[in-house]
Amino acid sequence: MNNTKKTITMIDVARDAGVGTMTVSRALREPTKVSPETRQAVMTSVMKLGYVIDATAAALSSKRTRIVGAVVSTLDQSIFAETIRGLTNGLQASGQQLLVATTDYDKDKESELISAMIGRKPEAIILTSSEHSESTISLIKAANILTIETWEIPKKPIFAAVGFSNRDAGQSITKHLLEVGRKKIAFLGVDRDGDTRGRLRHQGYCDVIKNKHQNLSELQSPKIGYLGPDYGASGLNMILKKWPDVDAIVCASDAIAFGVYCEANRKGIQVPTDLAITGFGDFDYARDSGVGLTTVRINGEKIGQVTSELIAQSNSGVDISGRVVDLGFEVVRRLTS
Amino acid sequence: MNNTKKTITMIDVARDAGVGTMTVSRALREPTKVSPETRQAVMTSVMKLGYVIDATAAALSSKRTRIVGAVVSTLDQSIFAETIRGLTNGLQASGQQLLVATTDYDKDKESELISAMIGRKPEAIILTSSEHSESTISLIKAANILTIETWEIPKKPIFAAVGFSNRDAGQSITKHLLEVGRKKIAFLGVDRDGDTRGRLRHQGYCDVIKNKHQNLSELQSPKIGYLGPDYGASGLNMILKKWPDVDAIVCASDAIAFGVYCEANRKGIQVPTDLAITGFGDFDYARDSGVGLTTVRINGEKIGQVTSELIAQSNSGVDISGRVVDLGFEVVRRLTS
DNA sequence: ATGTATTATGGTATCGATACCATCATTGCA
DNA sequence: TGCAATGATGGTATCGATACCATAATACAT
Repeated sequence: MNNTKKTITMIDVARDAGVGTMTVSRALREPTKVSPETRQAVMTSVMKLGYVIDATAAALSSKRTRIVGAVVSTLDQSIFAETIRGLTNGLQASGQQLLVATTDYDKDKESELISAMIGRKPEAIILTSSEHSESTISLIKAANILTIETWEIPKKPIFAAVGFSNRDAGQSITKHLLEVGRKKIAFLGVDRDGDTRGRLRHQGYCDVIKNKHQNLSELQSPKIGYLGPDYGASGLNMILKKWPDVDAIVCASDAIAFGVYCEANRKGIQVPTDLAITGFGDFDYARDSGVGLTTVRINGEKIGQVTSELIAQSNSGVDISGRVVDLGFEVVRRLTS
Repeated sequence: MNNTKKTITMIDVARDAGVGTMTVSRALREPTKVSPETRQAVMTSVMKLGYVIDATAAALSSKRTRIVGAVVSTLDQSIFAETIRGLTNGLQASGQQLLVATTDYDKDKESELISAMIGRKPEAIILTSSEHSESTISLIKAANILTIETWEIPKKPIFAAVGFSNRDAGQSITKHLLEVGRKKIAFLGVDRDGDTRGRLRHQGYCDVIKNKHQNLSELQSPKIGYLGPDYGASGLNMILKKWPDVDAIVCASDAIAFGVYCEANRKGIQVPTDLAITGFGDFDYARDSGVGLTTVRINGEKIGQVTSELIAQSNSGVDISGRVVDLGFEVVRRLTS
């Protein structure tokens, strides 16, 4: 778009309304600070000229960008999307806008993106990937930008964190299976670079199984690629080959669990009589497909919402350094356990 | 974060490196324009001081914000997420950043958000909702910002569009069912405010069914709320009550189709022998759950990718007004038809 | 040796809104 | 009536980088 038209600035509005630029600025931002008549005059000129305030100039001048940056690993079939929703609802209410960057689980890309983001001087940065490179952290600290880590609560948050413990969740779901009488529990999941969450869930599983002096039953997953239902299906077969007497499988995600369930159906294995299956995430097909998957539910939207509240607090002067909000999770027992 | 520390500007770097600010600016943006030695000196100072360029100031000065705005209805369980991925990959390569806003299918919210977005002076605005209010369109036109409409290609694009025709897609999938010998085909879908896509798919279905002088079999859906598998389940029952001899159902989404499939299973209806089912979107559970849902596949990532290419072209001076890229769709026949 | 092209570099006005301070008109109250 | 407090408004420096123009230094041709 070649912008041939002269851009309309606040000066044009001021001239048209017969007032000074500051009055226009105030009329738009703090209407109570100007008299009703001038306000009216200004608004009329604004409409007439089709004036839209230039956020870039406003940001430079006021040192408030009203931008919040979010760095996520991916948005695809991802629960982060819910968090983004929770966030934007909160942010839009306070006139902030959301800048999104996706890393695709690439750490180098992450630091590049964060560096570029810092250049925008956002009022906060939201991270959903759970481990960060040294350079990323030092960049953030040097810029002194409020950073909130979400989903997994790290051992040592940079500034603040909102989420839950994947390890605890892994423990809880495994305990649940023990409580309902399962003896030989396998774990089917994720252990690839960049995805710490799957690893932590697995860790939680190990915590519990070790305590009970049981055999550790584990399956590593390929290093790359999306792990969906197809992985669950082949995973079940691998597990059955190694431990034919397995009676429960803790899956690192609902998608995997769903694949296990379908494959079990095909093989005529009774669920949950012969085999219990648990997922992670509580997605659509866990919730209302009729499968009735037992799973761990995390309130992703709430994470976003609480995060936006923290940002609002910080903006109004409250020091939220070191604040950690653990929203927990919920083991939802349905028909597969 | 109370920014007590003095911010480091280009002037500081210039002083430290013993050069002028313009040289610093050039060293960072067009390295070939400065001598290797000065470039080295500048980079050393940049590192030493931890300088990060201020994108806000750069934008104001150069009149290039390097921001692209995307307005989507929702990111939840949505294929737009794929488009966002395609987009960001392209944009990040050219140093652009993505500002995301979600409307939740609310038209008033949409024009508010677009208005706020225009204030940021993005180099392009990407729209995924298919119908826009008058005020939205006039805002955009007044600001003369390149706007690309995606997914559904509108009758009259504002500037440019990338996507496909939902109506054509509805026709194609219905024709497919006729071709495989189905006689009594119902449509189960969406007709609520803001979601034009479902309506258009239904329209395509009607086009075909009318032509064949068949009964029009249709089911309206509730005006609000997410239509998932549970809706599909109850929808199947409603259809069976009205048309017991139905032998195929065109669903407006994979989620609905999946619900229909599961319910049919529960009722002992043979798929596809007694009943054919088709979906829309080609999601996870259509693709690799083992259900093998016949569906319409749209390459969402490609939409994003092509869109980012159009933006790149426009940035390099090419006038892309009126450009419409129809990426089509694909009817994928699997096991449910 | 002189003039022209080319490269490297710096000075300064500028982008558009806001913070800060100054001014002027009112109002309230001793 | 006089003087402080309050409210409304405007002038101007400023935010930090870049565009534009100017200059200096070097290379190259005649």
